[in-house]
Amino acid sequence: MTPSAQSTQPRRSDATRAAILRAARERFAADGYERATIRAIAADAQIDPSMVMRYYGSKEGLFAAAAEFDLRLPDLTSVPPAQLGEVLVRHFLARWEGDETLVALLRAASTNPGAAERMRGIFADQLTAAVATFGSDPALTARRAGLVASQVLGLAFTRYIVRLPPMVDTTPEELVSWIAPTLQRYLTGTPPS
Amino acid sequence: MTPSAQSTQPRRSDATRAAILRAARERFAADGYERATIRAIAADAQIDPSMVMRYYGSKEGLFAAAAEFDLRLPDLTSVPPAQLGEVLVRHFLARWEGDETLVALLRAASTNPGAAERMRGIFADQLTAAVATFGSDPALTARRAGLVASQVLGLAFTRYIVRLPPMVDTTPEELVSWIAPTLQRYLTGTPPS
DNA sequence: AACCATTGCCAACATCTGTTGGCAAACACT
DNA sequence: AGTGTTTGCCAACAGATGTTGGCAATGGTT
Repeated sequence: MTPSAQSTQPRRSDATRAAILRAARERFAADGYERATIRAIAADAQIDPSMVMRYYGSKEGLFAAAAEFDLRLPDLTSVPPAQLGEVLVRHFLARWEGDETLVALLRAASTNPGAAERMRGIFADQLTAAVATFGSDPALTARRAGLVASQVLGLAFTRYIVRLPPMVDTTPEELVSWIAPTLQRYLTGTPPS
Repeated sequence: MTPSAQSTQPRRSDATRAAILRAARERFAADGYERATIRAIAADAQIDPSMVMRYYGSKEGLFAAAAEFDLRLPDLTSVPPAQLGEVLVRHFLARWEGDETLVALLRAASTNPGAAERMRGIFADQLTAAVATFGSDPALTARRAGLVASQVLGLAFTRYIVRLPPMVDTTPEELVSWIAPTLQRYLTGTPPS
């Protein structure tokens, strides 16, 4: 859309753009979509609110840019089938410990339809595709992926959003030990009667 | 707090109060805390916005009244230990299918600190208490309850908030079959090494 | 009938929100 | 030097939001 999106032409305002994006991620993660105001984000980035509009068009556009998120799922075909669950939990925990993008997306998905749509895309597309790689009943892959998403998002929700004390205090490794068997069964277990 | 909270004195405005509460629950569930405006709630209840303020003091007060929620957990001591997981999932699904209070609480908990606090109270207190009834290692009950909460809230989040297609399309009974073993292990399984 | 609390509505307030237009300085290019 | 583009800020608008005070109508009580 922007006239300079054609090539690697570094702009003088790239630093400002990045500062806005960083501040936006922080605010969206901490406050959610509606409480995170453009004025507050601009103040954090130490620029004028009108700059945000010029560079990202609107608040929705800013959020779309700030909540870009890739699960970066590993290639599951090269994982021993018996360790799929463990690999997945560990990957998820490592992926978003310290990266507030997912927290921003998670918070916003509760109230912002666009964010929910993006969340659906991430987990329905990326995760379902990954689950589909190790061939099982194709009719079940979507359900398996959905179940994995339910446990994984529940983990994120209770640990980073609601901050349930037992879920916050438990170390990542202990969480992996508890939750890996769950994902393992959702992924490879035989469907219940 | 209100001067008439002392006894069963039916007021003429009870119908209005109830209408406000019903509209508030709907709006909070559908839009979240900040998007649900007092004006919209009042319009749904077909009264003036100032009535909401008079009867509930503030928007926070209205939400506190509308998001009153009791898990109504059954007495787990009278449940065969091997069926704890199944009983629990079934209870949760039945409890909030058709009752939008929890959805309201869930949506609001992402952005409203008070709602998150209440959510913490519900799941940390009520659920932990229920888990503690069938005696196991007291040092583990909090963690077991937290894990159960993570799966149960993840189920609610993916099914009612994000609306992941596979989680929406699956029937409650099928969900019970898949998820019951998870809760069973979180509740009674031996802790991983 | 006289009195008073309750119920309801209208109008307004102060504030905050996303968003816009214009203008000065800095820069790039010829 | 001169010209056009980019970067940044200021001021303001238009709308929405929670909240308040006053005033009429209603109902119950004596």
